[in-house]
Amino acid sequence: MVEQQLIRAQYPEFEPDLVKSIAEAAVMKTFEPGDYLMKTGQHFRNVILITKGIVKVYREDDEGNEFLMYYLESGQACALSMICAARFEASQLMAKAETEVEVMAVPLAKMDEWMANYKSWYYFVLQNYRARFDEVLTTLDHVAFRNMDERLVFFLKRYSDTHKTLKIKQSITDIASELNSSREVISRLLKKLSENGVVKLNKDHIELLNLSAYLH
Amino acid sequence: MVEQQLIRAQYPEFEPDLVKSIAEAAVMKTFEPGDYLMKTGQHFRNVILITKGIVKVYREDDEGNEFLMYYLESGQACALSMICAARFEASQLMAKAETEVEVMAVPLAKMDEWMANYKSWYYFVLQNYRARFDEVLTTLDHVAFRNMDERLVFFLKRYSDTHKTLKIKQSITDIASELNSSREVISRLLKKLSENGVVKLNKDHIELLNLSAYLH
DNA sequence: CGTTGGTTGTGATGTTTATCACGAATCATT
DNA sequence: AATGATTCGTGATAAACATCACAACCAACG
Repeated sequence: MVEQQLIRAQYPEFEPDLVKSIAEAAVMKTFEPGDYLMKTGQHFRNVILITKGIVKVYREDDEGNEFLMYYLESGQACALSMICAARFEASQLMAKAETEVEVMAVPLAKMDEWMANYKSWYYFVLQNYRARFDEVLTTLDHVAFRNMDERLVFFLKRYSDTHKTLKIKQSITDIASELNSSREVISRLLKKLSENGVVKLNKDHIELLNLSAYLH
Repeated sequence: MVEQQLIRAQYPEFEPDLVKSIAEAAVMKTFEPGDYLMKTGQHFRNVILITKGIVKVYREDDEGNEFLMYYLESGQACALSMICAARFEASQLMAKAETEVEVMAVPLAKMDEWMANYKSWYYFVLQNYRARFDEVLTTLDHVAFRNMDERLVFFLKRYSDTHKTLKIKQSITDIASELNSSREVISRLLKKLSENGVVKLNKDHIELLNLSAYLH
């Protein structure tokens, strides 16, 4: 049982009856930074709607590198949870809380019911799905067509947009992992960016100064 | 107007009423090899259901390279056409007929109506979407984590499975383009594969001999 | 205070892939 | 048979990136 107020605030596009129905069916869950919302091979029993925080969705390779696919924020659903859920299939992705995260978990069965009965839910699901698809396509574009310097700038931009800050507080090692590169390479590229006045390197964070000039 | 027989043959999972409804609403279209079913930036007015042939879905870069995302065959829908259609958004992908292709085109409005009324359609759409998402993820995995030799073998396998043949009739130049590589590299890699007895190189096609050993 | 663990910078070197340059082979057209 | 267009193979070279090796730095902790 969830406060309707909360749902309306995060999901203003939902129609009143749907909000009521969600409020009745959903259960709140919270995650601490570093907690997993989902792991590769895991099956879903719920649709996950994020109400607070940032979730990192990524792919893990053999050596434990966390290749970033996209971030999720409040007002979004875990598209994979919707799709996998619908067909009882296992996920191929990992999702981890970046910050403290709050979600509403809705039993699978509701998903199908609402799709038939609430236009706003139907559009929400499709729109979310498409948005995620686009993000994966963008990621793919970068891996396929761009060099590491451009990908790094894009990563910084995406991080900044999602986390709503100009201070990147991830270690260079982590950034390298998310780009499936190596610490040394990212270190050198950041040095170049800082020489060009695009970023400022501090000991515990990276400050973004003038990214936009570097996005084509 | 389309023969119900045809729909049942290609889409056996659809319930009878849905088949009837599709038969009434759909219009058949045919495409010759090389024709475009959709281009980047284009908007949809129809949902596309493939009834014959093979469609190549790819991304194009600045220099005209056709980076392969996946193939579509009969019994499948253009997932993008469904998603984009639903939200009137533009596609970021290109789709081109590889062989002679026949499709049923259904007006957008039907998509929403059927989603609410036919479970089999609902599951078809979600299942299709998920399958496409998975394929993009697989493609992404390969670009991110694998070297060109593995990617080449994977390409050959996918081509072989989709086209249901062991004879690859694409030029090396084209294969290189689909992998976003260069002709010279693919030529050398194929030579290696042929030395290892994995493929046999003929003048107008490549014959697959023993691919499975090369897929991890 | 010294030790330990985590992070970072940087030079040297190796691997993978792209690019350039060139010649040979194939094929359709004239 | 001559022409040009396309494809293909291959050596030489260059670029991007990964990996290795090592030193410096800093925070935490006994």
